[in-house]
Amino acid sequence: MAEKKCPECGSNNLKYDYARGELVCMKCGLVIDENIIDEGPEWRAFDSDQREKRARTGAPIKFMKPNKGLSTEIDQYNKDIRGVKISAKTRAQMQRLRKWHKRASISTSIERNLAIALTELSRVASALNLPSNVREAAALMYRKAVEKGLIRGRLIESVVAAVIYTICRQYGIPRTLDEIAEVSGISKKEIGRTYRFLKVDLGINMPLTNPVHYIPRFASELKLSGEVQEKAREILEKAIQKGLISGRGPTGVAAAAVYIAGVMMGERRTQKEVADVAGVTEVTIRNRYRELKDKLGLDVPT
DNA sequence: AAGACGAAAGTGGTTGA
DNA sequence: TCAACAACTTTCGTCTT
Repeated sequence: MAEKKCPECGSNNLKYDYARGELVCMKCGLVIDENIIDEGPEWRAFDSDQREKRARTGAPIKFMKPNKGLSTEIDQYNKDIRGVKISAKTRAQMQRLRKWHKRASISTSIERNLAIALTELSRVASALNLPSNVREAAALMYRKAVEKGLIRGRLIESVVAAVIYTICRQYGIPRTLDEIAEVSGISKKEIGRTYRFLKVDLGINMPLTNPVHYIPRFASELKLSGEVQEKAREILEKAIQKGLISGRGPTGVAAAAVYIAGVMMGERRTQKEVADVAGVTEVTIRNRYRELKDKLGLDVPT
């Protein structure tokens, strides 16, 4: 949590006050987060058996029901407890009370939602090794979505997944839908749906995924040299200019480019290896490979 | 024996009526 | 809402190294 910054003064000198349950900025005194929970264990476990016995919590519980059905409401009937009508003056007062009570509940429900969502967000972000600036951006986008009331009727987890997907694309740190689906436990389909929904309602205009962004990841997973990456990028640039990638899955194109570059630079990897790290099949690589080779007139050593 | 290649059939998602 | 469609996958047989 050390990477968090104070939204007011930008200082990152934040301190948890566990006695009060608050996260406080030590510079300007702003309470950034309240009702936090000390998640750390106050015991040590020396083996997995002890860990299981001492842990108070099991698998993560989903508090999906906002306020767990325990919210208080002030009723509409302007009668006192004996059923006698109350005076006009009191009635007006009750009206105001009702109004503010409702507003207060809504605002706490947003906060509760955010608290859960941010935990999930940080969990997924860690699993995907996302840098903290990306997490911040994702948190901000989620906050906007909540404030616009876009979460209603949707699982928090699926919105979190969609937000992360969106932010990753904006930052050019491509994580495939598959990877996000894997760690978030939300289906690809659902993430896609939620993503589209977010896109429309938050007015995000998304540049279409550039396959070039996938090259470094694929290349490093295949332990290919920098020259191969350079070559692959070069091939892709040409392919983009010739419009060979529109309508094609970006991962497939990137994978084929990496494969070709590898062969051309004498660092051959099998189609299967490339296919595995790219999350496509050999056949797709072959198809893209053929297209690229034919249309670009590359001479690939056999 | 393993990899590369390509044909054919199947799958899930998008689009347009 | 349904059918047509494109992209991709699965499966399988053949060829090459």
